[in-house]
Amino acid sequence: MRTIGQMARASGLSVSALRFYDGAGILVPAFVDPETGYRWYGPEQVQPAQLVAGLRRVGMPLAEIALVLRHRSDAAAVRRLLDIHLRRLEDGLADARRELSRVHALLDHEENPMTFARNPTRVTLVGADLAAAVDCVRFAVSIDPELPMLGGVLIEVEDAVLRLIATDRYRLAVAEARVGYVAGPPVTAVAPADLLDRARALLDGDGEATLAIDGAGISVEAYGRRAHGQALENQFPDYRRLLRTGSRQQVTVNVASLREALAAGPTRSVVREQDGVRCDVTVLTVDADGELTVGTPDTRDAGDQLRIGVNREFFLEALVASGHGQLVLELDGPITPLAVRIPGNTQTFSILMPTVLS
Amino acid sequence: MRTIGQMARASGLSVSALRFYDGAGILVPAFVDPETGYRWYGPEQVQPAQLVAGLRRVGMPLAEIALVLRHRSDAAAVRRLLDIHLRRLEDGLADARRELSRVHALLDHEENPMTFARNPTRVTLVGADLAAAVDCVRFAVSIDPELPMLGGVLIEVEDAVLRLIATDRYRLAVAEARVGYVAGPPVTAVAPADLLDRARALLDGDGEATLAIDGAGISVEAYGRRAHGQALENQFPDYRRLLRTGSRQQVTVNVASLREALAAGPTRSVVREQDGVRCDVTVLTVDADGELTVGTPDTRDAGDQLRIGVNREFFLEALVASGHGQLVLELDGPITPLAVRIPGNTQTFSILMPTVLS
DNA sequence: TTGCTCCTCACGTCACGTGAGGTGGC
DNA sequence: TTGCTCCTCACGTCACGTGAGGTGGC
Repeated sequence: MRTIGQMARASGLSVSALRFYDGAGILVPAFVDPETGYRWYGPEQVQPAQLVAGLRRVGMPLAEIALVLRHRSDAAAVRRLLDIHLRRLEDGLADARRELSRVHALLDHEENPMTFARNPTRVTLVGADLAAAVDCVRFAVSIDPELPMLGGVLIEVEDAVLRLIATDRYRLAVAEARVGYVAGPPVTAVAPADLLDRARALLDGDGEATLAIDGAGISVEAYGRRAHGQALENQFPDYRRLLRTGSRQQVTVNVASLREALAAGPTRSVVREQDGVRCDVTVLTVDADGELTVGTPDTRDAGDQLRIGVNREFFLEALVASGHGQLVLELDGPITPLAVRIPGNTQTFSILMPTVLS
Repeated sequence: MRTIGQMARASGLSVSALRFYDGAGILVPAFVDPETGYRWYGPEQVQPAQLVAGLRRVGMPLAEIALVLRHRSDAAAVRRLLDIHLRRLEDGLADARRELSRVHALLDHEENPMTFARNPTRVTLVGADLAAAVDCVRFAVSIDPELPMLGGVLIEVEDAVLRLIATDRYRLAVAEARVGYVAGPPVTAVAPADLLDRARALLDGDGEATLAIDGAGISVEAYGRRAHGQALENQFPDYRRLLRTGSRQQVTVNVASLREALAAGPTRSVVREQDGVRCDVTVLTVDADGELTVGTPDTRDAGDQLRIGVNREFFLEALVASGHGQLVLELDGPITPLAVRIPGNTQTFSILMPTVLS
């Protein structure tokens, strides 16, 4: 048996951390002397302690470390948890690079506003690609007059990528378009819905389109015609934080048959908590085999089932925007966002906040 | 003028964050109504607020954000602060990959201790390279009997790199050796000083050496002879956290003349706080032009000067271990570790805790 | 006996978020 | 007048670190 100090030296954890982990139930000593309160650790506790030390060093939250310890015998489960955390770190670094280049642009702008205004960022791409991206996100634009900045689509230009993002707080859609050519620094701007619609009307045709952003103004030019407008001033919410969920349950579905099932299936009428609006909710059930059922199945046995409520109209709109053929749904829990993805296209998708079922 | 809510929407910061930044002096409103306490922000405060939002999203501490805001007009200074932070994030990810592969090894070990024990990690490299790496760190091994785990050298094997680390809490030395071939998973182990010395004695010659580590045992084989011993059981301290300092003041020096100056120069006798040991301290002075002087210079004008006290013996040992020719010293402040680097070799260096001058 | 190790409990840190309870302006 | 926005102040969160004040074991 080891004292707390010996354990600290063996594991690389501090004495105060070990005491804290005892209190938190993460690493409870094998024996605590009832007289003196001295903590005594067994030799088999050294490895778990080293494990905790290593995971804390890489910033894994204690709640997840507790999961790792609990499922230590299940190598696949542990590997999944570690991979999710590593992905989180990788995404964090990618986000940071993006943010920092944005900060550089902000400072450059401040330093030299004139030069900047005369040099908008200009993106050239196939008109149909831009049209497709718009169609993938347009449905998720908010019409709530109290949230004006959500009444637009966030446009992100970086390196050789154009990304459109829309959300109304109940759902979020992201689309990436391949671009031919980018001139100018990476920028972000929020295009109001009406500008987007005017731009979209230009894009039915064959050929190239050009998107230009200079901070205050956004313009789209295609086939000789041009739509122009002012960007919305307010900051778009930080959508990336919403996308940090490693998914366990993935279900592949056929869009046409799912749409049919949704239209025919039962719904519940639920009053939305946030704003009191009444909406029709479809209950999706995934059984232990990963089989998806629309509407509550007959069997009342809810043992291994996962049941998720979604706004039917919103779900249908997400399906329509995702095209035809096959789709992948990611369902992780009754309060985890449901993701609708096109197989093989990781950059264009939408997510939907589920409705909590009473 | 904008209210706090409008400012929040314009900047992407939350209302509570804005209130907190007011209290912390990071973003103080242009005007506060003395009657109502209402905060009013001017239009010129939107950009700084967006800047703060972006930097917080990437995890920059508020203290550094305050620096960025203060030196906003100095583009080079800002760029340096942002680069330091990005490097910190990149290093964090690299560390995390290392840690996680170590965690995987730990779990594999636990799952299958037999297979593991029969498959040590084996590194093959040029004997002289291993000898050089040992010579670069040997001086920094602790002889304090109260800190047994510092009486050894941390060996890290990963991918195609062998790294040796030694520290006695007053200084730290890191050396990397090129390796020819690695078999087995990445490992770390602490080799006691006597094993290291026995191994070093084998390495004077021409040819290949092999280092084998199996968790408990460490052996070095070279030119038909072999040194073997047990690894120290306790965890080596997390040395990487000490290395996260972006340096401003870099001074290139000639080793021979610096050694001469040190030997001849004045010292002060200082009693070390930590253990009460008396030692000779040399005062290094760097003036505004980056000129290094050993001992206190005549001019009493300490305006732009940086003065750092170092243990002379320790500094000499670090210089000897770094070879001949040119060296780069990194001096950042009277309480920031002083780094001794070989130009062009970023992976082998030592750092020295300065002595606080009264 | 000295000096180290251990104990509990309270409070501090960092960057906010979350109410409670109350006021101000359209 | 209603409903939103703003205010302060206190407390919570996360994962510990840091004393204060006191005990235990070689």
